[in-house]
Amino acid sequence: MAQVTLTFPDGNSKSFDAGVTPAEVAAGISNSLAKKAISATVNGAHWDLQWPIDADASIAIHTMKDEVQANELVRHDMAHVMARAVQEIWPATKVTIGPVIDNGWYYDFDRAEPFTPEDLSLIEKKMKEIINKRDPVTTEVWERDRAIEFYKANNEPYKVELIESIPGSEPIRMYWHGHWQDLCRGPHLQHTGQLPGDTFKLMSVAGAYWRGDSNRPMLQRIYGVAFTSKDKLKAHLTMLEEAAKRDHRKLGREMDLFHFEEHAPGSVFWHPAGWRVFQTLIAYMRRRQDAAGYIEVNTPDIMDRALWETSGHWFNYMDNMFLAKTHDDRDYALKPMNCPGHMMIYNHALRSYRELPMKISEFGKVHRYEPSGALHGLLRVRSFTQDDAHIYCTPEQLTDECLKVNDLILSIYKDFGFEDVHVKLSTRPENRIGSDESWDLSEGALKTALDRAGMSYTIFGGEGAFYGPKLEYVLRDAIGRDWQCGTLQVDYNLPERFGSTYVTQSGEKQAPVMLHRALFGSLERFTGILIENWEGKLPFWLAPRQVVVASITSEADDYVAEVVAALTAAGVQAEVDIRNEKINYKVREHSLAKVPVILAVGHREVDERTVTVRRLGEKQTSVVSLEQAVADFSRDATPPDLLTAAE
RNA sequence: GCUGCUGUAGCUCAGAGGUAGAGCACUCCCUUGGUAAGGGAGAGGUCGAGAGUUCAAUUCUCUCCAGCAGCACCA
Repeated sequence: MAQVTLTFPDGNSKSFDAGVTPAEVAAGISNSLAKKAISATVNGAHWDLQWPIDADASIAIHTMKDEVQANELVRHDMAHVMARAVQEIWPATKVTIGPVIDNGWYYDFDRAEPFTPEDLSLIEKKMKEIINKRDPVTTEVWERDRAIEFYKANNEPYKVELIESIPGSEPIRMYWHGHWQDLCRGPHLQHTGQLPGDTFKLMSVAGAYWRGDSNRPMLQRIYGVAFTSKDKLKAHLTMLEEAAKRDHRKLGREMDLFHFEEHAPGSVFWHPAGWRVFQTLIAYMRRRQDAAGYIEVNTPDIMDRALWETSGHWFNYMDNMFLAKTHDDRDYALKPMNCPGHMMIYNHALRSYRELPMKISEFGKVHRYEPSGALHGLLRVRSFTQDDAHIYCTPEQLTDECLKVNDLILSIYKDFGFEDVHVKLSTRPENRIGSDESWDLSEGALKTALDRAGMSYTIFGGEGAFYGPKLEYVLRDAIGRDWQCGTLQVDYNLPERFGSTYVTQSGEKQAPVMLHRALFGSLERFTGILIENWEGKLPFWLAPRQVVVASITSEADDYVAEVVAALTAAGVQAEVDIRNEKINYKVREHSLAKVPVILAVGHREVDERTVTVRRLGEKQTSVVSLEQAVADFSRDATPPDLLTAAE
């Protein structure tokens, strides 16, 4: 019989009969390893213990101690065990797919009746029974036709479709968990008893389209999480609770920042405190853009259909537009984007190459009729304010301008504490306009800019806008969640559609290239992200209420007013609290409202002209003079861009 | 938009086929208290909207609206 040489992680190698399985290899090492083994890595591929090895290879046997492999197997086997449990309880249920995802798995089912929350505990119970049975996991490779016939006979049409979509070069692998069978690429554990019975939890049921296609049937998806130990499950559930505490919708209510109404779904009612944050952001961005040579404009919210036909929105973006028909029977639309308005301003004069690059910015409020199910607090709304700008430049200036935008974006994110930024580059889609040459140029400009900036990026082929490729800036927050904010897009198309030109040095008319860019993206969304990132405890300069001056006794009321006046004059958002309440009560209330600083004043402070400073989250207080406090908080209230300028 | 769930006081939530309750918040009174809830009293609701069943609907049924989770879509 032919021999194969297997090399172990320690560098030793050994000869085996060809077709040996990792299970046999493990058994050759020790009985306990044979029992504990869960899978192997063979030549870098995650390998089932039952799969034969036909050629020389490196091999590593895994146990539950190998976190990466253990998690994958536990979650994958859990998916199968859950599907088996569901089919044992409701035999008519059809199975589809059940992949491993972050922290767990899901499995999609086709069943007429909806699963209820009570059903989940029923399924969990059945899963534990199955795990306790310690049923062996077995696998075979089948002929394609045999597998298709098998699933047709078993009335599992989704499996038939899956097999038909598996490339001919790949084996059709069948798995059994006891008597229960599934089509699966594996690998899997040795038997269900290797699953920890108390480290998983079924989380939720939701609809999901078959194959992610909204034209196809909606299935029922059950989500579960699973870990290799009980502690890790617990830690995960705790993390979910922590994330829930950061929910900006909850914090927005508690901090009295904004609210929503039924009659304006997806549109924000900004309260004074929230609007202050919003305006602080705009003021900051306006300074940064002014410094970077942008010119700010304002364009109409409602414009005639003809303009939207020229821009292409009327036919390409209609589903997302709010329309308005007027008494004179004209069709108007609320602007979903600012670009056509900026085209009007660019085109209003004969432009010279001397004016380029021309950077037209606008804090324009755009309206988009988003699908109802997409709305989500401030993060996904139907009307929002963009820190939008369009840069008109010559083809030669393109790369430089991209680079400048990139630099500006990173510098701005840094000021907000976001240093972990990732870039997605979306390239030409199938449905596109413009020549391949222009796409080469615009994609090249973005790539060159990124390379020159030393940025790493991920390419998403075919994901670009129909008129040009785009960069998307994704930032990672304090608890590791990713948020897409800024965008930079190259566009050769709109200038052409609007007949935009500039006069070159040699006196000819030429079409400019146009960049679309937004740095915060949506001000609403960015505000929501900041709230979640800081758990409502915004940095002092962004905090809507920066200082509350609280009296301990009513005899300090006049002094409280004096302190607040001094702070206000120094540019600090300061408030009076001289209510007839104890200082404990006031401290609690303002702490819950995430006010960064509470100044307590009683007899002592009045006599000594001091304040007692208590910062949010600190038990320790300190006493400083009124002058010192005004200086300190005035500096704290200064936005980071102005601080740098002053130093 | 799709699937499922939810909608009762400003907020968080009980409740029941016979037109509603708690805690916090709010108002007033007492209390002037030194760093996360002092005490008392009071006021506050067309029970998301419309239709149907019923002697009677906030409760049951249907439709619509909004919210939540996920999918699809996306800043």
